[in-house]
Amino acid sequence: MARTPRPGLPVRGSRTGRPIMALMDLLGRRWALRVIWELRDGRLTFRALQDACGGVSPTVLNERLRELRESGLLDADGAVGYGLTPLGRELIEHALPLVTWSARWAAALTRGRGTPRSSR
Amino acid sequence: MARTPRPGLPVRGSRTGRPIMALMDLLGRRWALRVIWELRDGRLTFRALQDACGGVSPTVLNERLRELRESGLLDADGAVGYGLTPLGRELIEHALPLVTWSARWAAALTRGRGTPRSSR
DNA sequence: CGGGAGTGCTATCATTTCGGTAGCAGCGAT
DNA sequence: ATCGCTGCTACCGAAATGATAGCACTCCCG
Repeated sequence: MARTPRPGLPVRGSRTGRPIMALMDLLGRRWALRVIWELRDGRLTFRALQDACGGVSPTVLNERLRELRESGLLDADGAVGYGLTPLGRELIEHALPLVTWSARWAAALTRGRGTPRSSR
Repeated sequence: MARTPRPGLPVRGSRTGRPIMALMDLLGRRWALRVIWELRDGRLTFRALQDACGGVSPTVLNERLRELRESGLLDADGAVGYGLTPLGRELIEHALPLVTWSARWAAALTRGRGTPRSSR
């Protein structure tokens, strides 16, 4: 089982320990960003979260939840399931520009069909 | 071999085709964000890029480069190697808040040792 | 008591992705 | 023609992920 990436320590693909590298490693793992995204409107139970993520396998979901909790982005409450911590909300705030931009990206890609710029 | 995620089409873990889902799938793959990040200061050759990413295997690097080119974020020039397209630069601009925030996250994590909030 | 339905979570195994090494083909300069 | 650089492919073992089944626990209702 993989270790939860932490700023200040080496992570997959980088030994510098720079926070952004740890963050990339953490959020780059499958379903990590998606889980956070699905919790943006409130708490969800394990199974509700699983459904929201299109039926992700419980193995991986549980592993991501553990990592994200260890990273201070999520918390768990036996009764109400999982939710974002204040830190997790901050992350979403700072990631929102990307959501907006993705629409521009989609438009550019759609318009750009037929002129696939140089590829050697 | 996996298909390059495109807005408007189903991607891994989501059939909605929403741009943000395609973007998450694309950038969530190993080394994708890192490759873009390493090109922030100018063009790099294949091997220079490989070194910058801490010796990523050429197999994966080549696959990421192909995906990112197909996504309009990177371009390739036989002489000067790989570089960001205007679209790729836009992505970096919109991702910069995350880089800044990652320092805050690191600080919060370091301070927070010893009070690991509820985990069931 | 005794289902039944909800909770979080584990076990198992196939599939996919990634990592690490070696090496090829092309090109320009020496 | 040999060197050094370029991008890139083949191969195979390791690691991550996907899919399914099912367990332990709690609460509630009869």
